[in-house]
Amino acid sequence: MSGIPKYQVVHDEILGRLESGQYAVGMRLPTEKDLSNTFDVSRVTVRKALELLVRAGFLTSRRGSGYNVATLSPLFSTCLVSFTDKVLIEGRVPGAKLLRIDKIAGKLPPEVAEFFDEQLVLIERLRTVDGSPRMLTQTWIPHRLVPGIKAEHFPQSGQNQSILRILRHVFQVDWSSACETIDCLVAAPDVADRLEIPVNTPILSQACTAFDSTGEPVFFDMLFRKGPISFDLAGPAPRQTGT
Amino acid sequence: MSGIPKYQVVHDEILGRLESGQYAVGMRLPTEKDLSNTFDVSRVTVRKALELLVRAGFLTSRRGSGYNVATLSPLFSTCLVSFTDKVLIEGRVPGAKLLRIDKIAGKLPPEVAEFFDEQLVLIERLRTVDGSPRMLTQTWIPHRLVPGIKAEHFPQSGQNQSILRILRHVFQVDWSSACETIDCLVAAPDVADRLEIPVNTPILSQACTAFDSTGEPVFFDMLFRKGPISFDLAGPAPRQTGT
DNA sequence: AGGTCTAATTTGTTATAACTAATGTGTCAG
DNA sequence: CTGACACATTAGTTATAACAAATTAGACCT
Repeated sequence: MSGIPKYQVVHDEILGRLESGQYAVGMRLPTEKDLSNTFDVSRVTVRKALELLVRAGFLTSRRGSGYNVATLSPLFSTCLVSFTDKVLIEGRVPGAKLLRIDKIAGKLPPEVAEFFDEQLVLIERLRTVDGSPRMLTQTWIPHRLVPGIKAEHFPQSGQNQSILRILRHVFQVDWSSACETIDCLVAAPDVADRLEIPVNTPILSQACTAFDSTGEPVFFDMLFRKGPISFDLAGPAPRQTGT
Repeated sequence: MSGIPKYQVVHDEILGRLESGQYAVGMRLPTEKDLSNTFDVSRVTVRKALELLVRAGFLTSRRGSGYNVATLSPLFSTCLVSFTDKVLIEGRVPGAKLLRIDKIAGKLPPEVAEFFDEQLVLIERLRTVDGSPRMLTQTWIPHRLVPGIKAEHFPQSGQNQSILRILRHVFQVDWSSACETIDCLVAAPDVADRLEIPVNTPILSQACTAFDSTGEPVFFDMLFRKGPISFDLAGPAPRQTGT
């Protein structure tokens, strides 16, 4: 009688198993029947939980076959999509070089100062594809949210370079909404240097501010990228016109 | 036995009533029970149809109260979001000046020629906010899909300027997936002239190719905009931590 | 061994039913 | 007329059941 619906409990439990690796990417999940036995709920309830995960992109389902783990970083939005995933999908090798990770105060860019008034940590990373620089990311986050954060938390290679996943799993930093701005500017000298492009080349920037469920800002992410942003879209409201 | 699920039929029927104005924005829908009687299906089926519409953003629902019509142009994606809607939300006045609408062949930009090899119509429009130019859009679409298209189909003002809605409602042009690329470039003379900005100013461009359910390209949309793109994001997979 | 058909498995759809919780409504007392 | 309370309405959750449709697995035959 806790007020939390059973399907939500099941959803969270399965999501936990996904993130813990118990259900790894590519694996086939237990059947609906098995899961409903395991959790001692009806098939309706299990289906509702699974449907949420399918809709969110974690799972895929095929009639007659079953559920498969699709990804741990579903593409839930344009920008916050995992750089690692996109590069891996293209069959190339993603990398992440940590440039700096410092506690800072004062002297903040105006976009950051607008949201935060406390001690922040700045994490600056250079994302690479097959070794060549592709994207410069700067993440500001209140120090109190990430106590003891250090370079070891950021792997330079491998499947788990997403800062969002690191923040979430290591520090339980979650966000429920975000505001993003994509703009176009000419590369400042320091940015151009790190991306290895000429100064004053036009590049894309993405600024993203994430908020928790109470509306408090959680982190600010600034991103400079060489080359375009590409992504796929699902269509509008599906309308089946009878075959 | 047509193979089309009942909930899909109900969904399409309700969507039709929404778009026809039978269920107007702000109105309260009939109750689930009423609808299940009307369509002679179970409440499960009606709920599934309604859930799709809620999820797509057309409707909202409140326990104990009912379903309400939220909007006819839900924000189903980042880029293809209605310019009109975004401007109206900010309390300003959107406009759309039709610059040209021509049948063309040959001499296509390479991005367009890559997808189409038939006679196309080019629709070029200048979107304005409070009268000042904000965005230049070029839409290429096969002529066979929009027979008899003419300037009268494009209102210069009002609530229904979205080319996507025009294509859909007037010509039944639907798409089920799309690929979008956002890039940064310096304004060419003709573009700069129309947007009333200096030549070689860095601006954002969006290229969008939409496909139907068979994978055939439906239209190509090119967009040059002054100023940044901003949008809000929903959070990642919701995880209720028991209160 | 390889291909084909059949049967079992598994998700998708739909109906019925009961209960919960939020909302709206109407009655009655003051 | 107003506020409080009880009742009806309505969406949300959950279980059970049956069948459809797609896939998989196994038996069988060549």
